[in-house]
Amino acid sequence: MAIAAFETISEKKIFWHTTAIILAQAVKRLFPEAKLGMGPAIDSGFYYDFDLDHRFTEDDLTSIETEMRRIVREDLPIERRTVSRREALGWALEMDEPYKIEIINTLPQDLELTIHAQGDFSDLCEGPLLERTSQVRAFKLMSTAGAYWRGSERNKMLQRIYGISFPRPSLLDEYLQNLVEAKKRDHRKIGREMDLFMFPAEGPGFPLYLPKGMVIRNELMSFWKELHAARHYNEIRTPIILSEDLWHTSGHWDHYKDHMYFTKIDEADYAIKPMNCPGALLAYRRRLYSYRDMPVRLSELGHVHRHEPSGTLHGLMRVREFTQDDAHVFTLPSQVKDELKDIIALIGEIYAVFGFSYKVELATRPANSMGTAEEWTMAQNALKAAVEELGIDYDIAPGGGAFYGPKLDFHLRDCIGRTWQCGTVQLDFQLPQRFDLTYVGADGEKHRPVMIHRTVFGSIERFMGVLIEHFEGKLPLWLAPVQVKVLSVSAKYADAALALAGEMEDAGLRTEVDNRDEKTGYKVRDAILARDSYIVVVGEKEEKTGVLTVRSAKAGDMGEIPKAEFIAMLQKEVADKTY
RNA sequence: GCUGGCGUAGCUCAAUUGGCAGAGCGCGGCACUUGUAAUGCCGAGGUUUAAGGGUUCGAUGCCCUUCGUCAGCUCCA
Repeated sequence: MAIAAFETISEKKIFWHTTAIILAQAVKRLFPEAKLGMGPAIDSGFYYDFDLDHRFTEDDLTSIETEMRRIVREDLPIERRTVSRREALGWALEMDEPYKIEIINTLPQDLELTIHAQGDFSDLCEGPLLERTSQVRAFKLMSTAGAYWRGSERNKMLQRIYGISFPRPSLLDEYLQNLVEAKKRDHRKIGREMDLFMFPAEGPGFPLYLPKGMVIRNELMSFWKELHAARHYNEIRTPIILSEDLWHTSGHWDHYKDHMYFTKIDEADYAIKPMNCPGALLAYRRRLYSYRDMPVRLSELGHVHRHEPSGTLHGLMRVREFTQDDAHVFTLPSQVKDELKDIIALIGEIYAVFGFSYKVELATRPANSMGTAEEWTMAQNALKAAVEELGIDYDIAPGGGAFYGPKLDFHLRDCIGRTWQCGTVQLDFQLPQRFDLTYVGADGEKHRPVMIHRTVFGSIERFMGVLIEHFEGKLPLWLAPVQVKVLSVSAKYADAALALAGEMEDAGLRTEVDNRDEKTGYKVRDAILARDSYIVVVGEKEEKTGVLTVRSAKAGDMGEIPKAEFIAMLQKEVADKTY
């Protein structure tokens, strides 16, 4: 969520960090035995981690807030003191703060440290902070959650308290109001209201698409197929179940088996594919390609299953079964950069169709990976060069790569500011080796191709989730399950409504009729809640004049529009993919 | 998977400290014949509260286990 209350990012960080320290002070006053973890400012707000046997309750949050209010009223000056490492250690020992000692011990030897003190409390933190506690005028503790010390599941889980703060109470109110609004856009709720999909208790993480959800899904897929065919991708479809041996060859067994499902056929071991690449490799390897054939672009709307940990499932955004809009491109080493640039441009172009802004991240070599350092450096440099030549900004995610190669991830933002990795471009020198892929070069010798894995939507599921939240269910017309809802004013006009709907359907528009024995206002309300794109009412007036009375989901009442004009307008809106 | 919260009708929610399980929406029927965000009346719907076990004269409520779900962590398209 955009937070406009602060002039600059650093101002915001200073403010929130200061509030986190006040939170720590309040907790220490109420629970002196609590040990302090870390308490940074984050994208929206701040948190502080505590190690404490007592579990924080809702009531505790309220009393902590009260104590924080007291600290703010006390108007304590916040004093900054630069100390040596030895002094800092002395401070931490005296305070009996084991986590602070650990932090100090991991910092460089010669680094100067800072301790901030306010009244009865002091904390080791770099700062900068505000000058007085009274500057934090409005704050709220939002929630508690467990969080591993230093983010590692091998470490102890601490209790984290999240909060938000502002210089003025009105800004806090506005923020809380925005949160309520954001919640209304939750795709899980809208999906139910629009009758798009469901998550049966019988299959956690396995979405069940309903007829209207299928419309969106199918539209996305045909759009994608059309675009890729035009760019000389050739579609394939690889089996869902393949021999376990294949996954040993590919390296997935060693690096990914905890996330895979397995099965047996007769006495032999098989795996349900979590990725499409091995299938694509089999397709490539079926024949000998010439350098003249390259690049070979094999695309696949690949249905994969992954055993994701139960706690990570989240509507359509994180599921255990999904369809990746995948493609594997086999190129000559000399073609890699241009192919990467084409792919990156294609991703940007497709996102633009929906009006999405996105952020790019270069994910580098992870700890548990295949291949040599040289190969990784080469691959990372190729990705870097491609984005840079296109003039696209990117961040670096150290160690975030796939086990077989580095990648560029494209993140889309959801309604409450969470970002979701959708598109990805991954460079892979490993699988071609493992599968001994070759092409015949101009010299008549066999050479090793380079493999690029890439998706644009990421998965149809996640992309749909982001779309639904972004548009609050009022999808661009070309994607909308119900493009025209025809309402009859009374039973007398039921036939006229059916006839009109027939005309709309003949014009290629997805149309529904509501001839229920209800008041017009009721049916209009129903259509609005269903987010039907256009509502057309049929009654005496329309029957006489042939003019339609139209209401749009996005623009509201549109008044009267001649029928032919209306149809042409919608056809254009669909064709243009207007958003 | 981990930590914590939650689980009552298809949906959204009620049910004083443990004491006979309710409402609105939706659904079915009837009447009304409807003009841009909810017409009225009647009715069905819970095998008794996610499932299983325990404490108790008595459990939706307390305890345990499992499952699901939500938030966060870790992970990830």
